Amino acid sequence: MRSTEELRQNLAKAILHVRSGHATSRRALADALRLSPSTTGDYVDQLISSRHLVESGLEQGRMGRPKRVLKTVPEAGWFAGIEFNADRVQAVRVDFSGVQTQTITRTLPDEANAKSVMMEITALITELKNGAVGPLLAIGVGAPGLVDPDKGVALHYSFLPDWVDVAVRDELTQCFQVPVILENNLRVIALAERWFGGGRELDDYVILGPRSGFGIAVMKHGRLIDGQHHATGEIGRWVWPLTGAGREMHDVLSSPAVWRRLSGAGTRARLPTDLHGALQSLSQSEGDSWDGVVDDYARIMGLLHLLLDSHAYFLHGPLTALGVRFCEAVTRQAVNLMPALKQMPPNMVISSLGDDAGGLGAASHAMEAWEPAIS
Amino acid sequence: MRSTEELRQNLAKAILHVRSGHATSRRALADALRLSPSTTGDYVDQLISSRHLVESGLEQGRMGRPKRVLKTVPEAGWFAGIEFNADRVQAVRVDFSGVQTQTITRTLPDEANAKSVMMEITALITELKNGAVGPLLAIGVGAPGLVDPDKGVALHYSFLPDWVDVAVRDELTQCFQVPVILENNLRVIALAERWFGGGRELDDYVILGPRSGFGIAVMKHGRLIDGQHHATGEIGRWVWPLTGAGREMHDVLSSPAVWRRLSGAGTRARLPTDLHGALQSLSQSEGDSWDGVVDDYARIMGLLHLLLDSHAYFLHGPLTALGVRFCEAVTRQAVNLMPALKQMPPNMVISSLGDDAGGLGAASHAMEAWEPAIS
DNA sequence: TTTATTTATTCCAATATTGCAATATGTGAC
DNA sequence: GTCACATATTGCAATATTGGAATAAATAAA
Repeated sequence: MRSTEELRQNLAKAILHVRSGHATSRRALADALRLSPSTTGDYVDQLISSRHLVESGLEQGRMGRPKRVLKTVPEAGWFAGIEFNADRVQAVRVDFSGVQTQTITRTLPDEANAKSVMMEITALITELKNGAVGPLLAIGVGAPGLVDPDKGVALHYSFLPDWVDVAVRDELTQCFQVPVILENNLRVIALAERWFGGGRELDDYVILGPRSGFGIAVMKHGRLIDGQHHATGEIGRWVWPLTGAGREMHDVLSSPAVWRRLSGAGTRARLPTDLHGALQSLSQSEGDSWDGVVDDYARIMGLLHLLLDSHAYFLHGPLTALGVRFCEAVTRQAVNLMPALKQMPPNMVISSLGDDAGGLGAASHAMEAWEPAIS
Repeated sequence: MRSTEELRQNLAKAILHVRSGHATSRRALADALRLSPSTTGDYVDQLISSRHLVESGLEQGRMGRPKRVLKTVPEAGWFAGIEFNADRVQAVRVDFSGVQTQTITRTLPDEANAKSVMMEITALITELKNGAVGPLLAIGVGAPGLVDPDKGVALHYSFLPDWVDVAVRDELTQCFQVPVILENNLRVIALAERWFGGGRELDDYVILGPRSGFGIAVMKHGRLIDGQHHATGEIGRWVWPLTGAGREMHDVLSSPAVWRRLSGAGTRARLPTDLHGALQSLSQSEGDSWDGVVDDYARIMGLLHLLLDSHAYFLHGPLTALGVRFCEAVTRQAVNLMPALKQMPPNMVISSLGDDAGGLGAASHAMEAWEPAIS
């Protein structure tokens, strides 16, 4: 017998390919899994008899015998995706065929701490069970700050006082008896982009996350780039501008900072509750502050693109309110500043995922991590 | 039958593990290849009977039956590694057990062009055959400038006039009838670091290559980061400093530029032929120009480390002459400039590979690409 | 209509791989 | 020395996977 571990992995991969629509016939699956058609046919039969897949009719190609199209069974179960920050917790339910079937967002009180956040998370997962079809299969969590995915521990997050070394995975596994997978929230958004956004066919792109802070996530060869201290993409801690003893980029280019610069509000001004909306009304801005923000972002795009040479750079968070106009201005200015980019202008786009990106990403992560039981 | 392609890959991996010394018994190989001990034993027996491996005695662990230690047979063949730039061509021979057995370096005339470089390369490979034991197995080439590894075509290199779309792989395959593998020269150096340098056990590090230009190569998860235009790591084309309309980093931080800054020579001054030696005599410099260079490099290290969070940053090229003192100064200043680095100071080290890095890297690439014939 | 061609799937004998038990060869305790 | 234990390797029946031929089901051409 081939190792059962590998068998499970192959079955899981087959399901992922069918769910994504990338390979929906036995033959296409064989190519995608790099296995023989015979074996793949066998696998598919297993997955059909275990009610994970069904045949949903025929699809005629240009010629030859038509494919017997495979689909994932929505009723086979569902995945929970949790994402949170200091302000709110978001929970989404995604059914087995990869369709988002529910979303709950709950605002956190000002005095939230690690314990209350964890309680809110378990409460939301329990709520998701209402109206769900089939069993809960896996839970994905996107946590802010530093995260150790291997150990399933959230290490640190500045905006929640006692959020230090929280054993998220173990707590939730204990509670729900299903696999739990933990990652940094920006990094799960990268997965969301692949499953639900414009990154579907891509395996090489970057997520730009100017939110309370400023981080990025880098997808290369279909895999998230990782680092020694689980701190890749922490570019918010670059000093900016890169001369003298500047401030950290966080303080100049995060969403709140950009809103202050564009609106002319002082450092002590209270932030609008709806930052996205507030920025939208500023998206037609002109003048020095607009040009200044564009210039800063252009430099960052130039640095990133000459280093990473990625296919796409997805803008996430409140700044998406600035629209395509902003992306175009940034790209134009980047090429201006760094002539080498003329041959390869960066492809900066507004993410289409909106506010659910985090929860969807966490659910995506759960979908990618889950494996079927062996019969 | 399992696909013969996969069999070959496994045999090749087994040889790589034995050669690197990372797994030198049947059992350790089984773990490394994620195959059962039975299968692995079978593979090893095949490789022994095909004279690629031998048993070289026993090694007692803390307890239990001792390992039957495996070694690669040096006489089983050899690999050619070629690296070049506008000034010189370097060729090294590495025997089957991974030992460097010959090195030839030849200076190119000023009027060198694509054709003469290719002729020099074939001449050097032919020369390497003198005194070689066993057959030539594969050729690795590290070419400067833009390279398309998949097609085996060198796309562009500024310092050789007609070096455009040169079909290096096809030409050499035709000539020598062995597999030829082409890559950017800085990127093969990354492989050299793994095989011959300090990166042996690492799969996450960065090569800093301030030479005629300034590029870097990024190893993540044991694999070289790639990009859309084969232009990852082209940070020499960043504008520098990052304010106003600066020059490109090439012009400020390449080896010649640093020599000019430290020595006080003007832009029109003729470069010393031995840049490494010339820099060595400047390695005790102090004062503004030294601090300025250190400051610039510190900013780059800060940017890179907060983005990539790599285990190590290997300095290559003539600037290695500045010694550990330079690395320490840069690291110190980087932490100064970007306080976030205090928790995770970058590990910047001088590569121990010296001038042969390119050739060794190309040979490493050949070693990694070669697969044994199936019996 | 018939035949050739293309593509998808399935059947089956051949074989590669595994799991497990057996064997080999050492250390450490008593 | 003998026994318990630890680790490495091998033998073999059980089985997972493959390659290739056969079958299925469509289009295109004659």
